[in-house]
Amino acid sequence: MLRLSKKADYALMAMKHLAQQEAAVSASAREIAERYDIPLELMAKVLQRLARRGLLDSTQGTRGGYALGRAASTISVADVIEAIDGPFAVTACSTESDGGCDQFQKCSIRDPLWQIRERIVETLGTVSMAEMADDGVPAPRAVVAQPAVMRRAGA
Amino acid sequence: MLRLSKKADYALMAMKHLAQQEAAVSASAREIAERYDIPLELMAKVLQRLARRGLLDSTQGTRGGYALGRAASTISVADVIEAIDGPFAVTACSTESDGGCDQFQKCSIRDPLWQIRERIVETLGTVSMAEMADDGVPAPRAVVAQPAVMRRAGA
DNA sequence: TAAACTAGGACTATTGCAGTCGGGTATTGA
DNA sequence: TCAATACCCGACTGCAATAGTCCTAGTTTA
Repeated sequence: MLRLSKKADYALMAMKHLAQQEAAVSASAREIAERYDIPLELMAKVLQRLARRGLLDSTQGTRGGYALGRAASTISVADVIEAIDGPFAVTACSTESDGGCDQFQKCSIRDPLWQIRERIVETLGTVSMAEMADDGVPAPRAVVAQPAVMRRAGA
Repeated sequence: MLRLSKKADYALMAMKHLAQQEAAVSASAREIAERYDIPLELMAKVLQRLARRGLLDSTQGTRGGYALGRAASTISVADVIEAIDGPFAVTACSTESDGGCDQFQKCSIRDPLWQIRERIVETLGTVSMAEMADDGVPAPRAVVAQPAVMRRAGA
């Protein structure tokens, strides 16, 4: 549970790979896909999305490829995951001031969960690709969140 | 993404409901299901699983029902979610020393993600049902207000 | 101009989840 | 003792989200 999609996994692998390259050296989708045994077409799609979000720079044509769009230390795990899977949502109906949820009126756990979500996002936001590349999510926590007061749109 | 299953949602609602009752007062599956507009059969299934894990005590027969198996302050959100959805796993292949993952050999992000997982579990482990019942996930303890520097401006 | 790239939409296959059904056991009370 | 109301639990179905494929087009370099 609470599982990341495979696309997000692939995205993190690729980002880490690129973060470990010398400065702005680029790698092609094929290169990365083969390196990690990821279906080429899928890898390509994932990289394209990352590029669209500005996390990667792409160059077309022969000898083209992808490189980090900005310093690895300024890209968080949360950035990567959100680029691929969209905004975090712990529950189905915590995203918008929903209507899609049958229990919206009677739901008693929306707000508490929203706050928990904030903490998780915060956690993921504090780990940068530079740290991933160093192999080791740095250390301890004590990091946990500031309440980030809720900003749910709802009623 | 990172979404809880609906069963887990229902479980949390039910647990919160029971945590708000007087001491060991019990409620039937039907009662809770109707209160929150949850399909009875599903609610029953969820409650049964919670009971099997010891989070709830069940009494059979007419006037039977469910009550918390132990003090609300000793049951964490993590306990409830794990009882329903099984152990947390951020990635498919982080659970066991897998074999099911094609990329197992070449995967470069398993360990970092594992550490992130630990942090999330820790977060979920620090929120008790008692706190949920009070409506409000408390403020995180030990707020070491760390600047969340690397978060992207966009999003 | 061919080869090696990225870009991206459309499609299919698969899996996991939500929800249902049916048969069983325990307890109570009339 | 019988019926009503609970819990118990495995098996099943339908659907939606995800994983993965295919195809076409545009770009750059040798």
